[in-house]
Amino acid sequence: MAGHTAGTAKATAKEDILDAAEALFAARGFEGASMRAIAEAAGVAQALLHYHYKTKEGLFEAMFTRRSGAINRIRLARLDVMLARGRPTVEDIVEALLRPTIEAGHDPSRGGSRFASLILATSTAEGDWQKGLVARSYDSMAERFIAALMGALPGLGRAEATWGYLFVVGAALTQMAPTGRADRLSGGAARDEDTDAMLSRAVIFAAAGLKALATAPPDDH
Amino acid sequence: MAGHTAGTAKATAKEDILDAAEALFAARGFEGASMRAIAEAAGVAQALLHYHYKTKEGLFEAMFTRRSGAINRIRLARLDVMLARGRPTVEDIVEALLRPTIEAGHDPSRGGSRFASLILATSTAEGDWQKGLVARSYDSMAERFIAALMGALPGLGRAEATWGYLFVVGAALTQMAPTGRADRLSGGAARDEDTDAMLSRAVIFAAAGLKALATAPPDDH
DNA sequence: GCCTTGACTGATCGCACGATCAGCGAGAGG
DNA sequence: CCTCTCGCTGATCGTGCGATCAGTCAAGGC
Repeated sequence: MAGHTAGTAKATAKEDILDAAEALFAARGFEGASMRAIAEAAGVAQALLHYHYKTKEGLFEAMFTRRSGAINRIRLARLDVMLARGRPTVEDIVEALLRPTIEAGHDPSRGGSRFASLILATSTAEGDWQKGLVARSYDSMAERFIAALMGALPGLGRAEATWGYLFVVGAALTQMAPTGRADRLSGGAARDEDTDAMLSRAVIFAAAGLKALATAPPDDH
Repeated sequence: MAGHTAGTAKATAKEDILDAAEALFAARGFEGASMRAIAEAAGVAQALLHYHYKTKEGLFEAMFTRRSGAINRIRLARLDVMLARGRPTVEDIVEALLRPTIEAGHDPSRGGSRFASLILATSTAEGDWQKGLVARSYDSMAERFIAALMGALPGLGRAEATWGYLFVVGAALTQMAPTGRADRLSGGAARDEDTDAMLSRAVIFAAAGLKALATAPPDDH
């Protein structure tokens, strides 16, 4: 194991690169963030990025899965605990889905709110490798939450549960992404808040929407 | 007026460029779409893009405001009609907000669903000119709809109305953006549908969420 | 018939990009 | 003391980028 200092959780250059990549990819997009700029932000030579991650796509993928993996593990652990205890409510399920993301969004050491922008940009990119990355990172987790929603709301069919899940995620990402629009549109009444305020508002909105989808499904034409 | 053929609404090269730019900016992002690729897709020389729109940013802005302006005019016209007739319901307001976008999303001649990806990408871009473009294009319309929501839901404060508006827009954009995730996650149960099915589902979800925000606001700490 | 106007083009500029490679230097193993 | 490993670097490659510019060509006014 590489020596260079002591043992526990020292920030290595490899992690510094991922941090810098996260900030720049989120701010400027995949093509807009250059390997040169990431290297400079991380304080290393550009060639080191290629040494550790081979290509720009490799760096992006490593940066992406680091966060998504950590958050999804927490999400699924929370869901499993609730399912083991009994039948969770919609509110419980939505909170298990959103709390880990929103908490991470308020913790600069875990990427802050930048990651929300990144997911939005990545999942809407053209059909190439970025969509595959989103699918690989999120689909299995999403399927479990969709199933849990159907279990909590008997009237909710598969299609409505899927759309509902995507609605909830979209609304939450919109809330988290640091666009500054809420502050501006509300004349300062909707400033950045603590985790609990954002979470409870998102849960209230999402749970009510999901219940409505379950009791009054749209005309299935 | 430039001659070259007859009078009414002939598709000129200038419009062809905007169409090609829209498709490529949505698919690959601002930096990912090159002027060369846009020119080739439009079937014109690259220099013509600079002749008509000066810079790449100029082209992007022209392409963006063409769609957003058209859609927002329809939105506000619908809202005005409803407000003149009496006090619209939340469902009415949400429908006035979402129907023009969703209808345009199903009409390839008006940009199809690509524009949804574009808004998501643009509004989450870093603090430069792209955010200003979103603000200039959407804020005044958004303020009027937020005010209308507060009028329809007496318990809804300014901050909650603003967040609620952003939730609704985020959920709708998530539904419209052609990511293919709904189809995949639902095992094919949530395929692309007609305008009315998508709209009624979004309205049901959004209206219920907004009502819940009005009656049970999050702890304001 | 000529000249102006304006949409449009091909060639080319300098620049920044992603990627590669030979080499450096400190620490571990013998 | 030698040597091998490996994280790391500076220099450099070829490519594709946005932008520019002199020129072409048809239509319209005089």
